Amino acid sequence: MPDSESSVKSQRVPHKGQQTKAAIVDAALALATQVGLEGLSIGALAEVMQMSKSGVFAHFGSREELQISVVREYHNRFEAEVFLPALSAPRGLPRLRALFHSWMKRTSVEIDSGCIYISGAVEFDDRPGPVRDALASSVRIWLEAMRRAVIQARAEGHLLASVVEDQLLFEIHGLILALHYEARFLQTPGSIERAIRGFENILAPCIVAASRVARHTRRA
Amino acid sequence: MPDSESSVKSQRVPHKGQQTKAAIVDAALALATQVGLEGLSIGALAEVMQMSKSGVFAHFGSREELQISVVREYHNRFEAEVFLPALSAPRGLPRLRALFHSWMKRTSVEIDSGCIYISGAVEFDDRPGPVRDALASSVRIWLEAMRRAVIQARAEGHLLASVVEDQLLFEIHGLILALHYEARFLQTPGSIERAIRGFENILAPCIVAASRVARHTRRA
DNA sequence: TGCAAAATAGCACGATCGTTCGTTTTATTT
DNA sequence: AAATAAAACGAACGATCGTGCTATTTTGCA
Repeated sequence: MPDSESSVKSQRVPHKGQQTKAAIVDAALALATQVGLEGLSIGALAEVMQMSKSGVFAHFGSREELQISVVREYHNRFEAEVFLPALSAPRGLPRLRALFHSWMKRTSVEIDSGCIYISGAVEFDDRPGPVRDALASSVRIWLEAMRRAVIQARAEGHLLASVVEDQLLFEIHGLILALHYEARFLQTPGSIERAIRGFENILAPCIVAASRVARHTRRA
Repeated sequence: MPDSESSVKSQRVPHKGQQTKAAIVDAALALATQVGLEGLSIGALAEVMQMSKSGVFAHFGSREELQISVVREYHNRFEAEVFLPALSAPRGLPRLRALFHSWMKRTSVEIDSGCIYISGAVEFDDRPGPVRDALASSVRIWLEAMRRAVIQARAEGHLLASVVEDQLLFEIHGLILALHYEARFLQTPGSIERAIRGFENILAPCIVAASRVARHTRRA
């Protein structure tokens, strides 16, 4: 007999409450990617779920807790859908490229809804509190993963030893943000191609034995 | 005698309504840079102005019109405080640099409040309507001005003839967005320096007779 | 100075917000 | 099947939202 923390069955199979809570968070995330974390309301969420407001509310205890749950859910999905798949690429430059392309997809192409790491940053950059903290910590974990990828690429000898990872990362992050801005808001055609091109432009002088062709150029 | 479009005095000296309207828009802009265009509420605005809600409301007729007025005001300030001062720099590369630095300041340093061209883009990328249109058109005008600066720099012979202005602009825009993100939201120290460095990195291979030093590098 | 017009205030409306509370329904366990 | 715990509901709360209306005050001009 296993030690007594309720029955085994009630441990494995989640109680109904947790199932519906997961479903609520699911819907909340979908909603938040459209109207933002600030625009997310319990009333609208209840309607989507075909539940009462108080029924939804009871799962979280506060709107803030709901928002944090959404951030956590997004974090998990980001890890599962952006980070992990790219790990199948070999260490170093190939993996860095895979990560970037995966990130790009998530930002613009894959889904028509926005990235809450980007929208949330704008909504909460002036608003301290637990939601901002959760958001920032998730983003930092992801950026840190990207940083490790750069360092690995350098260690593998794919990038010059002189490459400063923070500078490289900053510029890459900028490409993602520009892609999000121009593709989603301005709806500029060709944004994805420009982001890809920008990535290669940034990388070019960092690559060992890089060819010295001029970049930003019509034929190159 | 000047031609008859009401009295000269009533043309020159604005009636009190227009003065207070200007003051309201002023306060509204200050408020919007903190809570966003969506977060801007007439009630809060009235409190700041020490006026009644309806008194404030009457000047605009709708919240949407208020938001559009704020966008227009920001457009004017952006032109006066970011664009025009940079025109004193000589055409070509110096002016392009001046524009970028001016833009950077507006984005991160000068004011502790956010840029509504950035926050607005995130708030309205999924929300079609007049506010989004006003926002997008202002942004496009500014990006177009930057584009002209790049083209001029190329025409002056400061940049290689092969430079594609749209690609260059996309990457520069990314630097501004990354600066806004990392400085304001993540509060990463050294973001400004990285943006400046990024700008030079992007420019380096575009400059005529550019030195072939590796970039992203510890000593360069 | 008086009068018309413009500007502001006051009040109320329907809606929606997050939240609380007591009740009822549903799940789980004994 | 009865007993117990968990989950969902329904109604109401005070607040705030944008927006109409109607007075009242203030302003600018004759």
